Amino acid sequence: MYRSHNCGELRTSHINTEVTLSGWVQKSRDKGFIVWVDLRDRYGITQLVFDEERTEKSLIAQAQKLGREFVIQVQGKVIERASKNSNIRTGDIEILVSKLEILNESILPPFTIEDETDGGEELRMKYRYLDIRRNPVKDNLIFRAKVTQEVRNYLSSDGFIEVETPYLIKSTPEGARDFVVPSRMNEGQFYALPQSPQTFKQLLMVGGMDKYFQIVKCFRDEDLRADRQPEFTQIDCEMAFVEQEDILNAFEGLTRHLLKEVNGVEIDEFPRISYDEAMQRYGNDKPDIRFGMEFGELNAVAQHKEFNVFNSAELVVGIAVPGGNNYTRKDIDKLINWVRRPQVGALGMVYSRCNEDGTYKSSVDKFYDQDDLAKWAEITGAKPGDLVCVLSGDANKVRAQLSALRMELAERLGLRDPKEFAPLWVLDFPLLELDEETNHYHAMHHPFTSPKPGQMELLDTNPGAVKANAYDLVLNGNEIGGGSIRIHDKETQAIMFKHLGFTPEDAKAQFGFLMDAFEYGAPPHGGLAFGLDRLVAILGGQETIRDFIAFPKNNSGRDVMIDAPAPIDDAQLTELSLKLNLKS
RNA sequence: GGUUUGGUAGUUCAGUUGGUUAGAAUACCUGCCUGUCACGCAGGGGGUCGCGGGUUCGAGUCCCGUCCAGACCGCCA
Repeated sequence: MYRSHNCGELRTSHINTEVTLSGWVQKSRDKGFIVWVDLRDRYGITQLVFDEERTEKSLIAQAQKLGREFVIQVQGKVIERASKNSNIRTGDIEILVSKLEILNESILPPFTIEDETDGGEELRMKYRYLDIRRNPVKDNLIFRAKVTQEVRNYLSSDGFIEVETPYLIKSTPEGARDFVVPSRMNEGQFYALPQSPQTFKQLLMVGGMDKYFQIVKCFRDEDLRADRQPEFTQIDCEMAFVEQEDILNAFEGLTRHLLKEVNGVEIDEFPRISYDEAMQRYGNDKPDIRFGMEFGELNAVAQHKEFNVFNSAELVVGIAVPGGNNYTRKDIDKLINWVRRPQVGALGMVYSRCNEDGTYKSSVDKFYDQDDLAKWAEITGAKPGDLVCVLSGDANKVRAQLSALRMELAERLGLRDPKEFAPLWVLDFPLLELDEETNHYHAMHHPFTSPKPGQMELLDTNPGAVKANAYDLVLNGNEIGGGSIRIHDKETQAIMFKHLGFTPEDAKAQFGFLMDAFEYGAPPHGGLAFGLDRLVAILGGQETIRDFIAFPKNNSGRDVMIDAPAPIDDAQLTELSLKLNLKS
């Protein structure tokens, strides 16, 4: 028997019990006459004590040789501490050790296994198995397990069936780049790893499963970010015989359940706004509504004066920065430089200070009088003491720029409290999106999304204006879920493919199996998918998803621990009938 | 593909205008220490300044290239 108890559970009620504990040496403190060793496992830390009055000399000598991260097993008696430590749960007791066995030694770890580690990101990833011993990472993984458990509890009790779908599927040109897997048995042919189980879950609906879910890995071969991984986990769901309202209710229920069970937060009905309204009020289809700073469109009051920058702009739009009037000229110049960075891309920024005495001082006083500036303040909701920041230009671009500024300022002002949760639904997304490079429309969500009733005709005349039965669940400025009511008849699906630039032959080759299935009584259906990694990170109140993933990839899609990806040898290439054609 | 920040002791970092023998903290090792728990005290070891080239009497510092890492934009149906 390696242990009778774990390192987190002994209390004063166990005093005088003989126990066996196993774990890692966190740290030892050698005072000469007495040696303390902190023994750690997943459950906590228990202090071991060896002292010259009560412990054999040879045992003390043994204890003095223990190094960090040695794995040891001890037997001993639980005793009350002479001086207690209220900072840890086991702080009232310690173990007077009578037998010590080293199960495995450890070389010195490259960083300290402590909550506040001295290790940088790269080192932690290379030695991730050591990093996982640290409380912050360990607790995140436990937190993630709790969330997935609650997802399963909720959906299962609501009648959803968990079904696994294949990972080796077919590559399709729509959407993200696929990771591909060569097939040895089918020379020159490739599987693709799924970007999502989309078509399979629709086929499960045709198969009559009615309510399906799966917690499933998805794969996308695109460039990464702090919150984006090449393989990631989705909570994938689909329901038959439902309208949009049924789906919103079902998954609002799931989200509310998670917030309550995991975070202890109760939230009433989630607000709903349309995509168009989100773009207008926040310049963003995933607005963070924990704070205000809504957009105020200033075309009517700022144009037709002498200021040509505004006159020639499609959109003039501003936000009020709470308390921004105390920014110095230098602060504002920095802000202007910030919006001019290529990542934001604004050409400049006009500002108007709202003084406490009700007067205004702007960077464009030459063109606008106090009455004009008062209107700016009124429209953006600025109060005395605030600063109005105004950008102008092409409507789509300027909205994105001002949205970036809004988020940045809110961050600096501390308005993005990770302990506060503000979910909302964004509805009525456009069906199609224009790709400016190719001048072709592609599906904004995916090609199986149904258009709003009565809008099919618009597809021919004004494709960009067609709205879809598509919706996103947004939490604290992050898209955590998205879905749609799907097309379930062959004719509509064929029309969609046509508008996406598929020839009938292409459509048949790529998605013939789905079109075929639709001929055998496909029920109306729809669903959605949550990004689990991001959802868990947000519920856990943290920015980065990486520490909620046991073994994440870095910025370049590499696993620096196992050093993947890596070349394969010639024999493998030959077996797969592959020849490399390297660019460099 | 682009913008940007960084790479100096095991680790996290400092290093001024180019100028003596490259520092601090922490970790590690040795000794001391009668209740520690961020223990304390004394001492010690530890450096290819990412790599390659250039400028210079002299480069951690300036220039060019390159590799690696972080953040962001494009991209991510």
